[in-house]
Amino acid sequence: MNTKEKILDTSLDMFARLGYTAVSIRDICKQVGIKESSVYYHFKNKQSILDELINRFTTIANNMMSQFENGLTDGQGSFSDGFNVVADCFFEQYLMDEFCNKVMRVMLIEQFGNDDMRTIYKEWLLDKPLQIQSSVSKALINFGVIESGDSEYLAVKYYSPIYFYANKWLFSGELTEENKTAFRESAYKHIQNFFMEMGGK
Amino acid sequence: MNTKEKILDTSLDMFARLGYTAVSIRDICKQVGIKESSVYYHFKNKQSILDELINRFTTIANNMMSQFENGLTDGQGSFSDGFNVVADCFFEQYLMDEFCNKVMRVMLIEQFGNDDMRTIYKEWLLDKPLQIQSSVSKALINFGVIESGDSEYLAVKYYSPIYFYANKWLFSGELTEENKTAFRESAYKHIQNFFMEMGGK
Amino acid sequence: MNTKEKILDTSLDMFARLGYTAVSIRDICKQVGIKESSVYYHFKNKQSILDELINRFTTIANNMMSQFENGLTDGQGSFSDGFNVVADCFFEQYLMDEFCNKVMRVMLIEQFGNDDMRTIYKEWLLDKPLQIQSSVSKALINFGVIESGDSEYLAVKYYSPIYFYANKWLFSGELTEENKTAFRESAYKHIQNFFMEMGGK
Amino acid sequence: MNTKEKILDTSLDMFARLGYTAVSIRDICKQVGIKESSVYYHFKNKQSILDELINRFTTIANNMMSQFENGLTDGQGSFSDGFNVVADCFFEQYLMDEFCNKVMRVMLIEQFGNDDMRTIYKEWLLDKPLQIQSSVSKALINFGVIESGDSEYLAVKYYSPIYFYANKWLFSGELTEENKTAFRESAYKHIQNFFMEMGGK
DNA sequence: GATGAATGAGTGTTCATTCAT
DNA sequence: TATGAATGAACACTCATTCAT
Repeated sequence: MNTKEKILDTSLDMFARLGYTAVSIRDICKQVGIKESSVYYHFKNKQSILDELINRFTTIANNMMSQFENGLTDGQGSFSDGFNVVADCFFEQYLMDEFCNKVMRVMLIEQFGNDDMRTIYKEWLLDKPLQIQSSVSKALINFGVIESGDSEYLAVKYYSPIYFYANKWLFSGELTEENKTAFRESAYKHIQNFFMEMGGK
Repeated sequence: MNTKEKILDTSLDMFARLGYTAVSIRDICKQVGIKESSVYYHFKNKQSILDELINRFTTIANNMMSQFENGLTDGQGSFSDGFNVVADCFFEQYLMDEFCNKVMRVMLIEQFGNDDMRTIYKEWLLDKPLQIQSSVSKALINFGVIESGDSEYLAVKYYSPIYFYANKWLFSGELTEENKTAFRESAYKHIQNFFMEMGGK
Repeated sequence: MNTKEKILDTSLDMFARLGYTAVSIRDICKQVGIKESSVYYHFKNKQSILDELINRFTTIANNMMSQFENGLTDGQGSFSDGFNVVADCFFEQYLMDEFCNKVMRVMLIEQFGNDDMRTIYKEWLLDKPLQIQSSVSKALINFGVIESGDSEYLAVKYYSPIYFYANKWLFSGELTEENKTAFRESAYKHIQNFFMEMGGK
Repeated sequence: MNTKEKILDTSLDMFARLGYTAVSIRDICKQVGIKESSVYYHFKNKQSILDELINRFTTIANNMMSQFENGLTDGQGSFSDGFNVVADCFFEQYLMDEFCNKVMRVMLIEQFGNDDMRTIYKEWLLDKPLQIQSSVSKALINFGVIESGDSEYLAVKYYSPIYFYANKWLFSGELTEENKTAFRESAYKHIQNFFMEMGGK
């Protein structure tokens, strides 16, 4: 891993734990093993380290979204199809992906007092996830897997426990295997339950 | 309002928007209209401004808790009783109370990188609320208003949409009347729906 | 003891341990049990607390000097006369007097970086003591108790061990009874020895 | 001289005149001609400037001690040998060495209210010098140059005038050539006198 | 006599950044 | 590529002092 990557890697790691503003260039450099002035060869300033991380995140996240939508339309609309796509794309490749999880933690921390960050936080941690769940529900409704209804409230009923569990297990403390397992169990149980109640088979 | 109260008021306002660390004594003083050194007549240091705010919050929050529990045992266990107590104590006097809401925002922001703050954040924004909902559910189960079941999951099903709506409408952006109304509508609808589905009358 | 005396007393105590500059008005007031602004009713400013202490010291010290000279001329010039006067006036009432000792410690500490203090330090801790010893020697020479010689070097030979012992036992650490005893023993032994060597009877 | 050395040099100079605490980073920087923040490139904090000076001092002082002991054992135990070693090592290279003298002044000033400083002050300005004189006396006694006796009092008799002269000429006011000359004359005269009286040849 | 409230000047220190090498 | 050296702006905080009450 070259120096630029090391800086990005270390920065993300520290940002995700303490927040962007709480971590100084000094802190990062001490960890990476370079002098502070060296950072400015690779990056215009501190902000652009964060920008680079956010850019990489949005690329990955957009890929995930495409893959998700493809997965959804490719399936025959069965419950297990929808479930698998959500679990694989949204859970494994997004919420629990080491890189994505860290970037989202930064967003979570820095959304306050940083307007740009709040915008992308809302986009990627509130709106997009809800939209994902919404499109799953709609797909399943279209295919008659679940009964129709107030689709917005349906999405909330479906998503909010996941949001709750994610905050509890994936964005609080370390992202350990134990926490990931705890999240999977809770979330999977909820999803099954949800579809059972909704009349799914 | 005397200077000490002005400092507390202004500090809370700024802390709630930008976080404790991001707000400097300079910032506060500029807003209050005093010189920086004057702060140290009223407070030992920056931290003790926050401490005072937290203390006041815990007093209020504990009062709310007592009132809540009294309200719950006083009622006859009807749906509207439980609902009213939750709505009045937990929603109006706690989540949407101007002072409490601001203090909780500070906790929300400063939980990262501040161990003490994380502790009280967990207590007052995660554990206590869940415990409140849990005791409402239990009360209603005991009185036969709703059917029994996996009480933990029940509590999550009940609380997580509220948690989601609170994050969306009450702890993001300004606490405007519009946002409060939006929260009330969403939350009340959810509660009614929840009890309807659970078999409540 | 009224407030003014309490301030003087406490100030001297703290000045003698840590130095004038190192002790703040805050520190003194905390100890005395008054508010900082109250000091300025009794004293013009911080400096004038010290001035008052120095004034009282010089009065006492000058008294000691008069008493010393009287004692010297009243005696018949015997060794024990000279010894007793020195021991009583210079040792007991001056070097080991609680008040004087503390003021001299302040001088000792504050002589650096404070020209006025250095002047009175030199006067009262170097010149005057040496002059005292010098006049003792001269008196004893005049009365034939000891042999004449280079009176300046004689005074140094006589005084410097006392100066050394005083620094070691009376101006370093606390002025305990143990330290005072240790000083007396060393100093008395030296004086006896000195006069023995000088041919005294 | 590079900036770091300039800072050390200027700091020592000011510390020796006014004391460590009385000199601010601002003062030093104004003198050196740099901005305050620049100091923190070369030193972790204010204390570590002093630490560096103390470290250099102890190295030099320890060297002096070794050289002194070697000089003492190399000589044939004649008076002039002992005298020369003391004069050269202890007087010239230690008490009157510009650097060492300044550091000792800092110790002298800062011993009050700074426990660490008091420790090293005691070591290097009280214990070590007395120990040096003691070993000279012992060496000369062993070689029969002077008569034996109460070795502790002997050391005090020998050392205390030097201590007195040093305080008067070397650690009070500026360390000018005049003062150094005055010290040498007084001290040398004392030493010769002392050994004459002790029966030395 | 005493104090509540305020303040200007100063303290040591951190930070992101620049620039010549 | 990397760094040695420097800096302006900001930071929380302390201090002696003033003055109306």
